[in-house]
Amino acid sequence: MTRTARAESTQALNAELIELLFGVLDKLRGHFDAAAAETGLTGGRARAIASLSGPTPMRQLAATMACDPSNITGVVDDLERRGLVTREADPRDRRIKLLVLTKQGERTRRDFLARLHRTPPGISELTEPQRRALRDLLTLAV
Amino acid sequence: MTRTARAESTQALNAELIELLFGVLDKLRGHFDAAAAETGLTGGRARAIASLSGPTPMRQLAATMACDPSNITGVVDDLERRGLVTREADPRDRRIKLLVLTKQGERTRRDFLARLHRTPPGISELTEPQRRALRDLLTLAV
DNA sequence: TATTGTTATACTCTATAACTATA
DNA sequence: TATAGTTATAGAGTATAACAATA
Repeated sequence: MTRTARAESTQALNAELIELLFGVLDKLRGHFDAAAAETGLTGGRARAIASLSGPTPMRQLAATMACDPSNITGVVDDLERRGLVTREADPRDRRIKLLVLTKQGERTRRDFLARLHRTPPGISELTEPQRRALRDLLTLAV
Repeated sequence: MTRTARAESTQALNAELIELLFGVLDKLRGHFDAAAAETGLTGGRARAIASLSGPTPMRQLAATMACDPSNITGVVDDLERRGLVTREADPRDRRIKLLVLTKQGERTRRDFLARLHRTPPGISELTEPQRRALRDLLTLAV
């Protein structure tokens, strides 16, 4: 195989993988949004709730969600209005507001995650050994 | 292993896979948008250009992009203004407008796809046999 | 009547810049 | 001065509904 031919087939394989990954992304995204909707949340709110595993500064939530901190205010306003989270002062630095899930917020989070992890499309079509093989490959990739 | 324990570990594996897939997809999305920006396009415009492999009714482009047809008008307006596509009448059904890439549009498309397929993050970290294994697993999943 | 594309409109997610209160 | 959070605003992507031209 010439160097050019190998480069071509490598790019063809890359192209195929990118297509496949975007295909999986579309299905997974639909599943995520459906699980959110069933829990009474938009995708973004669900993402925020899922990220709150303990008291979390707003700045840190922005970092976890990979978005600008200015976007977090509105999300938290909404979640607070619905009684799912509270803003609490950090005793050691009063600039910081710690986000804490309420009891109802905890329930909503568990409910959402249970729906998310049950029968995800794409993944559910694989046997358990195949899932482990996929996990191992993706771990190398990330 | 009890039924409950197996269900738990299956869900844990699902959760891990979902995390990994969203991680890979975030990187891939960044790579896609970067390739688009280097070609002078937004992600959405690049997606449209990439979908035009031949004369395409606007309705069909909407279907390929999995969005409402009303969104296509603005995208095509922009691409036409930049001299990358033209709207041509379908001689067999004058309701239909066929989207056709100009010479410059063809160049832009090739340029974008070349950038997209070169060193995609996540995929590039895998050996060729690993890429083939990943492709086979994803083919089963989609 | 049904379909293609267009327009008007609205909602979500995202970012930048200027502001406040704390440090 | 620098940092955490807020506000105002703007640019993308997405959807629905009503419309004109054509089938």
